[in-house]
Amino acid sequence: MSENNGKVRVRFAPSPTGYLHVGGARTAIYNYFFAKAMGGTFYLRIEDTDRKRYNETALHDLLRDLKWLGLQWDEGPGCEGDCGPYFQSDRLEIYHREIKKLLDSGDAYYCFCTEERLQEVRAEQEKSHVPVTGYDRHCRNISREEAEARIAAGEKYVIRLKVPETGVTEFDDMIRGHIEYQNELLDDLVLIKRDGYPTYHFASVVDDHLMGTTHVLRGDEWISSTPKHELLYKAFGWKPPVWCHLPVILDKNGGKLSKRKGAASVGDFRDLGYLPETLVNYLALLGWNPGDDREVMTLKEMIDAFTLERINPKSAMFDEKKLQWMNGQHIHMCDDTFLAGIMKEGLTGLGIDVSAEPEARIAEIVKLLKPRAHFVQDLAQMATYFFRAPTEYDEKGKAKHFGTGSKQIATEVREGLAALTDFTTPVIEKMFYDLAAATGRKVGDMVGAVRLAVSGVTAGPGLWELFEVVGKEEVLRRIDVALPLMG
RNA sequence: GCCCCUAUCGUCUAGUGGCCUAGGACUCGGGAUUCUCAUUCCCGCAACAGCAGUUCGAGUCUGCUUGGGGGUACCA
Repeated sequence: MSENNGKVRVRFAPSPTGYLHVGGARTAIYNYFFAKAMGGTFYLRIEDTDRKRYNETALHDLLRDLKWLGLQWDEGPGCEGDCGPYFQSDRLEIYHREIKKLLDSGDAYYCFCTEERLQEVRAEQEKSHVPVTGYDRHCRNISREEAEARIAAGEKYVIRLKVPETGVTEFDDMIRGHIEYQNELLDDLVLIKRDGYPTYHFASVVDDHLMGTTHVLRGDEWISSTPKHELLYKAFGWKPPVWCHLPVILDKNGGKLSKRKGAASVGDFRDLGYLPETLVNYLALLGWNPGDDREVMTLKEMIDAFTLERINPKSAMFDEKKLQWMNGQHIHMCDDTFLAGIMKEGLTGLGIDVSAEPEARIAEIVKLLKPRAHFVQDLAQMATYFFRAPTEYDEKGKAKHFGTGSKQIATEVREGLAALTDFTTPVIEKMFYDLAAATGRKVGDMVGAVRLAVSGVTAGPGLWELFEVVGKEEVLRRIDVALPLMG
């Protein structure tokens, strides 16, 4: 752990309880962008102080998804290079050391109230409709000596913060401005739980300070906890970080994003065929903009343009249509060799061995398919007929293109193609136009049947290019196979 | 209930008192290119939540109302 040396230091601090949803991902993205834009440090801290909800798989997936997005953190405990994150569960002694300071200064106290008593108090408050709810500070005035005696006698306890009963706690939020809370509305929050673990509030404040965090960019749901955190900083005599509460991301109906209603996690979108570049780009734009009309941007462009001031305070709805469009844009921007790799991998998955294929041919196919792909797996799916003759033909296509007269046309085309010695795009094209002129047909009427015969589908790249890549012998062979099906 | 946040086209947004008859993008509709499907390119539909106020002038400032979201845990 390095101390803050005046440079920006930010963190992403998830708890390993579930999948990394897009809202969390965006929080990580903004932290990462800000660190990079400011030449600062981005670190990862796992908030695993709730032992009941801890989930090993969630942790594993979280790290995997963060790396997939390209949000590599800069450092970790005791490592060089590929670091692990910080874990709060490794830092229990630190929290106990720090809580002692608060106990000694009188800013925190032992509380022996049972869950049952707390519930009764709460029920009583609800019944009497008092405006102020929360812990009734029952144990607040137990002396240190008495408390220690009771602990020595084996009584269970928690440690609470002694919140001022009057006055206001105020703070400034980078994107929301000045915010004030009446202290009387805050209750004496628990700092150390019965099981000895710190609560989120305590651990995050201690860690953010000790780890030199300069800016806290976190979800909106923390805003009402911030006065408590401010109070904690004040009790310690520490300087609070710059607060920056990010708006939430809602689903397309304005509700909460959830797996039940569709894709919600980073992993979901990866499986759907989205590029990490797309997701980062789209999520970044959901609540931030570069200040000009650019939308499809590279990581570097976004980092260069990133400022906290341009983050919106309003929560945004997730629009998968736009995500889809953006994925197409990013696929267009992708390097062909990179896409070739993805395509080959996909093809292998479909049971097609392409290891012996010449790179030039693969490259040609990528070039033809690239503008037609919206998802990464589209490439392999659309490429199958370049390697394997169709085993069946599109049903609607058959009705449309294999009808009466199609056999005659396909036969003429086949003869024209067979006569070609140079089987390349311009030559094939010329053949079609010459044949059209000679027979009085329209070129448009001559392509349907042979396209379906050769590819099995009705949509795809230009027919001349497609034929060239499939190759003369194979094109003729496939037409021969399909001829008996035509009318 | 109480507290806090929030409010421009269907969606993401630009807009920081006059440049706004409100701009861009996605979606949708139409068209061009074309051998299909895409891509690309044109054109079009579509918004300042409401009401008071401040001001010569308000999408921009203030208040209220309404809508949306969050918090009110020994969960984060």
